[in-house]
Amino acid sequence: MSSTLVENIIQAIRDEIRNGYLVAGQRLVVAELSKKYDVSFGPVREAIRRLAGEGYLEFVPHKGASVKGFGEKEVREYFALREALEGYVAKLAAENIHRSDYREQMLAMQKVLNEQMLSSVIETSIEVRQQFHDVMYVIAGNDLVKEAAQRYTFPLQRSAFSRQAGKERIKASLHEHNEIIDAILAGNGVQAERLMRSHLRNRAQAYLEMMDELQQSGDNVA
Amino acid sequence: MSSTLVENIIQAIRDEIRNGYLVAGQRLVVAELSKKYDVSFGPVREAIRRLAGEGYLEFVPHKGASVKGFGEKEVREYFALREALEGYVAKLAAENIHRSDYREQMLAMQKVLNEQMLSSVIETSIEVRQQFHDVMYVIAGNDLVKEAAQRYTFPLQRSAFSRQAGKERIKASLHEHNEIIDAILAGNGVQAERLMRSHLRNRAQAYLEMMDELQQSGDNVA
DNA sequence: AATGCTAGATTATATTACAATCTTAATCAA
DNA sequence: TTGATTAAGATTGTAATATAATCTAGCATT
Repeated sequence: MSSTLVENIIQAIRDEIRNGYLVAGQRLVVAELSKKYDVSFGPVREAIRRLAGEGYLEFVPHKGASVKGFGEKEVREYFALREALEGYVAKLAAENIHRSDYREQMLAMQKVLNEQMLSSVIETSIEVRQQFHDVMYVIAGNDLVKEAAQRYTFPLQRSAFSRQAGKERIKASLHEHNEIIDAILAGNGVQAERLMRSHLRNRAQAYLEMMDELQQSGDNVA
Repeated sequence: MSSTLVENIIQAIRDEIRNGYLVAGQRLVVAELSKKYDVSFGPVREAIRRLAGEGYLEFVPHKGASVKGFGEKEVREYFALREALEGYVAKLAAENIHRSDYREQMLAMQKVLNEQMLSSVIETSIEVRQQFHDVMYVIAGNDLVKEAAQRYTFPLQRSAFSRQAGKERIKASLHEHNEIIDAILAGNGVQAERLMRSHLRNRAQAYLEMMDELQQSGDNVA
């Protein structure tokens, strides 16, 4: 519990979006949210403005707010942006790997990745990948880049797609992760960046293929 | 004029921040803004929430909003992030330079840059640099990267510092711009990215030096 | 002198009631 | 079928009011 209603509502809506309970394109009606959270309009309107500012919601004057949706174009752009950000993070991580106990952290992370990523529980697989990225952010040592990377990563992790990856795709992804980690451990920033970018291009390809498959099977995901 | 009061107030405050009329650390009191813009509390609070979400304002529950300030650590991180983003944009631009009439646009931009950037009117110099980046974003053809780059660029353009650059620094900057443009025109993405990163590292250095100078001359910029 | 405390002023937070405006979709007429 | 009208739903904005958190100044204690 935060100290104000607005903060609570911001957190609640943000969580619902990140966890996929609010689908892309879904409209957020002030009156409904007001009833749902049992508060007056003011706090709800403020929360919506905040989340629109953060980029979670689309806001059109006189029409209202809706969860930002994205089609093929947006997915391509999200992955391209992640190439820029996470590629750079990998580079920074490689350059910092000799400091502190970063090498030990990364080795431990690699161990966990190889043990858990092929888990049959999809949530575990997603979770462990997230942990890997978090470790990288820490080693890179740039809070702002971390914030930016997270801001532009969420919409892809969520959504049905992330849970659809087949065994072979995850296996390929794991192999790519190991390559990246090796480059970071070797302190080879240029290679780490190249591999991370390549990895994300491959994942983008896989993601788009999954979109197509689901699209054709009649699912409507705005 | 936008279509709603809130949009107007958002724009007004954002402009005041970008133009340096609101200093870092300055508090934004709802009642005062309400009187200043002659509106009730609601729209003001919404505008503040929005700008906090965009990162222009710092917001602490029960205490209120203030213009986000940043010290050396933040400046380093902002420039590092821009290295990642704008370096990537430069790479994309180089890869796309042969499409459409991008080559002509870039050449025109280069002409304007060389004619105007050394203008004695500082605003012109800043403006023309902004235009260059905008052209790059267009050629790169990724709206999301553009959005991200702009989101994390504003706090540096604004502020007194940008207006303090000496003639030699601007001259150096111009030279770097020309190098980058040449690489883009040559379709050499790898080099364009390297040069852009190098450019931003140099600008970061200059910016930090300016901060020191102003700091010692007694100015307090939170 | 430094610290701690209290009272009052300021500011933020939130509700309620009301009115105006805009959008959208349904309805009705040409 | 098209186009105008209308009605409902939603957003936008004001104003008055009340409560809660925070800050500040002044006073007292150590």
